[in-house]
Amino acid sequence: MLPRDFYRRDALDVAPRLLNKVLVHDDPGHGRLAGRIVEVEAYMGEHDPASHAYRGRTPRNATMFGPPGHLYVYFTYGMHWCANAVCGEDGVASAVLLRALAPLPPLEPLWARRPTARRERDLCSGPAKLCQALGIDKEFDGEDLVEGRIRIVDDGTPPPDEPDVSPRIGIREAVDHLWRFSVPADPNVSR
DNA sequence: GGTGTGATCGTA
DNA sequence: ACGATCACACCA
Repeated sequence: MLPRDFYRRDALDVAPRLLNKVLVHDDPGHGRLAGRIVEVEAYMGEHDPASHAYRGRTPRNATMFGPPGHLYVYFTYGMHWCANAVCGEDGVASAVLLRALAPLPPLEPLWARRPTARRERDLCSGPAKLCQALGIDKEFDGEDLVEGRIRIVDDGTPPPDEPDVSPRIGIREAVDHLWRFSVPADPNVSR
């Protein structure tokens, strides 16, 4: 289990360290839903024009302003959920968007939650896809990643020494920052 | 492989 | 009015 102190630095520090960690949802009665984190983006809160926190605290983004090591889940495009790991000290909005996972066994429950997926690399290769695959929705906004139903685990696989670094995807503001990190050559990284 | 478009609704 | 997206159609 990653300790809470892991998340206490800002999102730009934490983001590359989250690569190759394992996101697990132990869903009672539905088994274990899990994937290895292979793509993330850093959002730097009130100083970042691309962050939901840029214009201050609202009911929607309140979790981001709370203590580190919790899950910030938001709804977008009228139909999709996306999930972040909240970073920084309590009161500071800083978060890492989880953008892609490499699916981990058992794969059957992941396929069941992603009926449109045709190939294994379609299961979790996007921020909304991975939430659908792991059953993450608004019920999990604020969930404790250290002791809650959804956790991030270190299974001993280190982050890549030299992650791929690129601009963030799907934003209009602050597009010049290279705050997207991914595992080189992993087929599950979003296109 | 790439590009373009419709879906769908909470939020500010 | 727009969004930290996805799936599908179409072209190559």
